[in-house]
Amino acid sequence: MSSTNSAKIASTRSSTNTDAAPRERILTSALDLFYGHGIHAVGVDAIAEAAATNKMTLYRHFGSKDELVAECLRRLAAETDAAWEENARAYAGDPRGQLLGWVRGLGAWKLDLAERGCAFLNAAAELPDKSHPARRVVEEFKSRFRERFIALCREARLSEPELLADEIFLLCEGARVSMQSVGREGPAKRLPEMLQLLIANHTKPRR
Amino acid sequence: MSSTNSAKIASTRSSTNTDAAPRERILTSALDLFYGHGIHAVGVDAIAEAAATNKMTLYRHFGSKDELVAECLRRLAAETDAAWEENARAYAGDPRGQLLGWVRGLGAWKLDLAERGCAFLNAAAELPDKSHPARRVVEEFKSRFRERFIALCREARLSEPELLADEIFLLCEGARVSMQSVGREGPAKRLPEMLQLLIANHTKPRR
DNA sequence: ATATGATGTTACCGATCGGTAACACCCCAT
DNA sequence: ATGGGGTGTTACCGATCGGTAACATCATAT
Repeated sequence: MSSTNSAKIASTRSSTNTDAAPRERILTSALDLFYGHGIHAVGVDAIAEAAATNKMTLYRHFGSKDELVAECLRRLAAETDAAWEENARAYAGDPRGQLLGWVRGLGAWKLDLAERGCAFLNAAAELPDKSHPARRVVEEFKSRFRERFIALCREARLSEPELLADEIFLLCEGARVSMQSVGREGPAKRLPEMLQLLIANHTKPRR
Repeated sequence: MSSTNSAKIASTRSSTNTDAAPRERILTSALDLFYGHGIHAVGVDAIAEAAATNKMTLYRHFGSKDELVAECLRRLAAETDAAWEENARAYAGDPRGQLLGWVRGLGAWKLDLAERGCAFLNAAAELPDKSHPARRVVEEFKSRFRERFIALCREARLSEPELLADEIFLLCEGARVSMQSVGREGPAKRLPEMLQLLIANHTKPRR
């Protein structure tokens, strides 16, 4: 296949931080390579090389490639969760502010850098096996993501909070995946605008 | 990897229509298997077996696996385009009717059967190589999809037609991919409701 | 009947990939 | 100094997979 014969796999990151522990370097390198080239297209040797280490140390830290994939997604999920909590602290006690804060700063979160769409959904697309450890991570992360919107919409006393939250959720999901099909200049560009209008429309008691 | 060691690959379709020409059987079987198990996870041997034929005939009809993938997506795109055109005929001269008709009949189009999300986006996730023949198919199909919404929203004289069309587009995309992360009972269930409300809100001159 | 094209069968090749074994090394704590 | 744990190196195995060659078979049209 072309994906196999094609050009050498290269990392996006300029240089590998050789100060960090091997496990850390492996995680960041793997996350980077998996996202950029897909999971199946990246071999463990390529990951080890990108992490400036070798295959054995990789297998000592992560029992298998599957586990490495899952651990990568756990890491990414933790980072995103941390961003949520930071946003929650910034607008403590103000659910509507949290919602709008997310829209401003994170609704289009690194959307410019998301040329390859959503790492979680890409992983789910590549790993149809429901028993794969990474699937649980994806499902749990996305569920948390959705529940956060629902909770905020309720606390902000917006009308039809569940429906609104799910609209926001779907718009965000659609925006991320649309990067890969219709590109950066496509519909995703106006995502913040959409979300703000949507929230405004649910602010008045009657829609 | 687990995906390699896991259970044998099986087709969803109950039986292969042995009356159809081999090329046809290969296409439908491949489409089925690719969607259900992912492209990388399905070998050409498995496709040939599912199509009740052999690898050689497969390679005589399709030069490579990559070309087969592209042809599968072209077929799927053609089927969806045909559904669009049928919907357009059903509501000829009535753009708003077309829009609502799509929402009713197709906005949630086979969404119940889309447990594995969107075949086009899954393919894009698995084939990061921009030069892969399947990528063009995905991009062109999704662009057509989007443009259709834009054209209909304009013709229906809805307010802010481009923004509305992109909202509809993103909601549809999000709904499809959300099947794989938060499931059938998730936000996608209320997609028709969302779309109808959205269109209604863009019907009055001022939003 | 026979030629022709499409299809089926078998066997094989080369490459890649996930994973493991065995051993050498190096840093650091006691 | 002397362990010992984490790390690097090399070599290897078994399996899978995409793709091809050579030949047999079958249906159909003339």
